[in-house]
Amino acid sequence: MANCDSVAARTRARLLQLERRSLLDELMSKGVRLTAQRRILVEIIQNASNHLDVAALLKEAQTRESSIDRATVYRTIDLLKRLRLIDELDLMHLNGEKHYYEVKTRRDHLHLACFECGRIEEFATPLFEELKAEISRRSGFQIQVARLEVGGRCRSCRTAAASHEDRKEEPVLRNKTASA
Amino acid sequence: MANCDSVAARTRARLLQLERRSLLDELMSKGVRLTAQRRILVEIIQNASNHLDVAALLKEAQTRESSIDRATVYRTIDLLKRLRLIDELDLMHLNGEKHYYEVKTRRDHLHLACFECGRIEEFATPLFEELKAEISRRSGFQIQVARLEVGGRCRSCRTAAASHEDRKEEPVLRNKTASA
DNA sequence: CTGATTGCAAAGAATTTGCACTGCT
DNA sequence: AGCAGTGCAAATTCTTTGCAATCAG
Repeated sequence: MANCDSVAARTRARLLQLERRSLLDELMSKGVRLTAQRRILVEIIQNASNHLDVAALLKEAQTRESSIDRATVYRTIDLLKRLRLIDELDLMHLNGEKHYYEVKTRRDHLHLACFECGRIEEFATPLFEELKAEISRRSGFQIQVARLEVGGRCRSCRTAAASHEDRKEEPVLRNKTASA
Repeated sequence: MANCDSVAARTRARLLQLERRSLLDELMSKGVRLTAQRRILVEIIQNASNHLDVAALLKEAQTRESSIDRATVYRTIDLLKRLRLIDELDLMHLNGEKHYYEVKTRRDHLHLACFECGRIEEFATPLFEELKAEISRRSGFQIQVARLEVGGRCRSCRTAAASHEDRKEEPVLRNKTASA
């Protein structure tokens, strides 16, 4: 499974031309202390095929080193965030308030979260880079992190809904308990 | 202060040409039950000059109706979110993990959060709309919510830093406790 | 009237922290 | 050796929920 994940991750990266760099190399070049725990966590994040939340990251890490603690995961994530090596996402809160993490890529990309099927699509376009450039130019803001998350209905859910189009307007009025 | 807020809010909306609509009217037109609590909360959100978090919203609401509860605030926010009348932001977690809310505008705008001074700038550009159009066109995704948040250094912090440019590379290595 | 909405209190989820101990360099 | 990093357990912060009472339509 680690292998599959790794392959999937590379495929994903290639398709999007995302040009990730090695987290470990980055850490070393910045003089960060490389503990066993950090190596493990960083390796998992680097090779993950999905966006990882803390629970998933912790669980996977514990299969390799059972003593690893939640706190270490949070602290490592915090370190990587501050070094701007990973991005933090919430994927439109499709599954609660937790956060997800992924290796930062040279060209930012964005995430499309389908409210119906829950799938996450990634999307990259030069327009995003242009937009960031315009922001900097017009507002004088120096961009360090840019996060664009989109929620809606993916193509397949849309066509699926169109086929039996007896659907009325979405019934969003009920309380959360009812909508769950 | 309610007056000032209202004026500020209108000014902000005008500057960005954001064309907000009345939340109350929207709710009525959708047949939503209008309780006293909802009127109050909706009015506060509508006229707020800043982005409100739940605590601020609750506190303000309680000045008008002291019995209003946290739970009602969360439930009302949830309702407004599902009706897509408000947007949820986290403003790059500059102040913890809480969320902020604002009335949804016809043309989406984005938020620039300065990591140094903590100020939030709003920014609107046709490029954002173009970007969304391109996403829909190329991926077939039907966009219902789009949230772009940017973190970095605002113009004034940048020029302030430039003036006494003895600064080294940002010292991001230390632990959270140290960075706070 | 009657079901949707509320307040209350308690639970739950996500994240952070203090402290003694461990392990890089 | 010395201090950054870790594990543990408790604390904090933010959000949700079950239930009896209340209110809008």
